[in-house]
Amino acid sequence: MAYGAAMSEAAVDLPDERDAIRRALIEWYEDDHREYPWRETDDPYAILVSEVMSQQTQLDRVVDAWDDFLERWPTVGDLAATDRSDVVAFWSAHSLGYNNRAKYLHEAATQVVEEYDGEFPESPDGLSELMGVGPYTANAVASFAFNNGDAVVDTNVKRVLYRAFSIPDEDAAFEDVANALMPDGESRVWNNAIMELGGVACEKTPRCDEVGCPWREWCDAYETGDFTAPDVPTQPSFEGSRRQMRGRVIGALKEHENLTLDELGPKVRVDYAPEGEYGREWLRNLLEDLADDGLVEIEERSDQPIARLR
DNA sequence: TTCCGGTAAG
DNA sequence: CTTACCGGAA
Repeated sequence: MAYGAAMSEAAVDLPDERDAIRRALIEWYEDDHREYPWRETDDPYAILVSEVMSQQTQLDRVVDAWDDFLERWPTVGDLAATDRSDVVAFWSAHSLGYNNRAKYLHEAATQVVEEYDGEFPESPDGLSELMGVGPYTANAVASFAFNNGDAVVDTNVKRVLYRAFSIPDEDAAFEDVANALMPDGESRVWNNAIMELGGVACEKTPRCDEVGCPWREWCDAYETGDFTAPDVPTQPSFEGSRRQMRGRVIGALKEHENLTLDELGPKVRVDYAPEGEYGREWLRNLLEDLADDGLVEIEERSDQPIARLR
């Protein structure tokens, strides 16, 4: 065990303790946990949709969007057959942010249909081939759809392991320990349980006693009172950001379909002025980036370019 | 104003 | 390796 020295010895070095730790978490999860509709299905397509939405949005806000999405595109074939711009427009209308992810999801659906004969791969490695599916999502879908994943390592899991077993803040260490802890062949319940623990008990502000954390007797942080969490990179404010302006462009084009620069500009910035600092040149630049991302298309006209969703 | 976060791309 | 990407809630 490469990180044994840094870990409380109870966690992995002593098999009896490790089994008790495993049982305690699974019992705690099965006794009571939040209900989400995607926890009621093993359809990999439905689960992928929920995971992509959950990457960016608090779970409670995902439920309605997930229901609507699956009602509109019930199968991976339905999604692959639709226009990408419809998916981006849906994403924007449901305030899901990160329009790129709508594009990735549509692309992934196309891959499943064209390259996998409509059947999802069942292994993490296979799932990783799909656009927008990284290590976390691959293991999540493999686990929840097929009970066939490795341990998921998201920021919740990192925070739990860092606190409970003093795991160093290094990706390889988290991955090793997470996998050592997970019982063989139980990725579905285990990954649900450990993320639930991070989500409702081991939050930034911990609630160990309130929710009856099952790991209190083994937890380093509970013993020492030091609930420091791994650093998460802080990000620049959203207000006035380029991301906000991109979102406004998508929103305006969803509503109007075709717009010239000067029609679009005022819908993006109230201070838009064709020749100003935030004018045609600035907007053109923003649109070029969106076009490079495949979200928008620009049609050159003799007078002014026209933009539309792609 | 800060928090929240997995993936792709440079 | 770093950076861009979204919007709603606390």
